[in-house]
Amino acid sequence: MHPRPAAPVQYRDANSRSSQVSSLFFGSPELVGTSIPYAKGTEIYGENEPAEYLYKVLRGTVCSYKILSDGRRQVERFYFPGDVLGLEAGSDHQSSVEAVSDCTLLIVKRSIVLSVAVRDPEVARQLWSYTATELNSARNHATLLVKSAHERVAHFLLETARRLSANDIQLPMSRQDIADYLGLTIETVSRTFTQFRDHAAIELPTSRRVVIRDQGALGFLNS
Amino acid sequence: MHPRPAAPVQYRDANSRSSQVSSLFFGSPELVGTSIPYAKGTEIYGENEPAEYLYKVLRGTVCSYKILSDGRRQVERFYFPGDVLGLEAGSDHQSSVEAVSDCTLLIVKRSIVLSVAVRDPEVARQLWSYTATELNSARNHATLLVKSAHERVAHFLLETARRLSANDIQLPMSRQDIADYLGLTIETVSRTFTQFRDHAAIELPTSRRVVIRDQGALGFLNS
DNA sequence: CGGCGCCTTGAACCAAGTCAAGCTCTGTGG
DNA sequence: CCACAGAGCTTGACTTGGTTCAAGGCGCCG
Repeated sequence: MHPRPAAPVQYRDANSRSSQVSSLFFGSPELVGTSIPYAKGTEIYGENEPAEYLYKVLRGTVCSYKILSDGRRQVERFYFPGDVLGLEAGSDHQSSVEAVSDCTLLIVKRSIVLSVAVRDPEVARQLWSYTATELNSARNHATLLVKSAHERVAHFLLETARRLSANDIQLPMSRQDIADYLGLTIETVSRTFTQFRDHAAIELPTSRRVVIRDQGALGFLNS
Repeated sequence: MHPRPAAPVQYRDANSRSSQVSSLFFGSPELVGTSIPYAKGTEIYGENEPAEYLYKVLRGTVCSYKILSDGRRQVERFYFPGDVLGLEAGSDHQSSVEAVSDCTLLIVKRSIVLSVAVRDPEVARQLWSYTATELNSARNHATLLVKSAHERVAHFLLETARRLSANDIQLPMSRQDIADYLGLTIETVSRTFTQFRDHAAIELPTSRRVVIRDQGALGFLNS
């Protein structure tokens, strides 16, 4: 794990696997999954572990990350309900994934999806399509990391608001998670939030709740 | 194009399309390509243009990039001989691509590859596999962009040496290209090269030629 | 009420950017 | 063969945005 304060309660109750079932890939009723709850802070899988399952977020938020050689944590992506993760073309996971909040994931065996993909071109196309979505996301993320702190934080807020379809966001992640995602320190993230609030671009009713007041100002502050 | 000095000679001689032919995807002799030469500095395709072809580098170097809102250019990746590019899952290109040096590319119609993929699972798997390679590359690139200038330049040198399978590298790209790839300025790239030379980690016989002397020092200077 | 995460704020510092010369190749024309 | 011009690269001096280090505040839960 990362070099931070002690991890919170970690459990993964195998008995709580419900029999809830849902199709992960459209048009392929044979591909069903099992939904599993994870507590906030739980590691869902680790870098270099064999990629046994694909996951779909049903409830809550998870993030994928890598630990850098200097011990810092680089968050690659936050996954919200509806997002698919764990989709590696190689046999091992390239990143670690953990639950940012309490969440429920739908899992399906990777080996089954792969064998279905051999005879069903539509499933094969979706594997490709999900990977391409991740690729676009990774490239946009890289693009973010060369911009100023203001731009990074503004982009993060607008992007998160868009993905959660709300102007009034309840942030599931900590300042540290945001800082690790944006390649900044928590102090810089915090100061930038404060500046946006002081310029009336956002409201901060609590530290985890953000109301986007002036979308244009956030776009404009990107200077 | 990007806000830089005038572009050099740009041509794309349609008549020079040779009849040379080669299989792009193994095991699918129906997928053959045409090789086309591009002069240094030529744009091969632009962001948001329809993705009509897939490309494989036969000779020379190309790079993909995006132009940021502030006018800066962010280079996403350098492609060397053997690399495949232009592989978008959507119908439009997500980045621009230009010839870093004079080069020859093998092109094949995207629509043909896609239709073959529907009936040939192996071709479908390769589409996915190439995209996954790009994804890993993009994530590693993002990881680079949060490190120090020393680390970025050292990583660039080691990575380039590895990909070109040589400790004595003839750099096809300018300092500006490297700076845009690493999210630094040309001055910082230049100074860092000089520091590596002064610490005997590399030799710089000419500005475009780098000999890796002390691979460990480059890894270690990452501090 | 008290303790502990988490977040914010302040002050000092530093790595990388900016601005401004100057150098080094390379090609061209007198 | 040399002079010159221009592009690309290097170097120096100064500035600055973001980090670091160090307190202090807030809110939640026992």
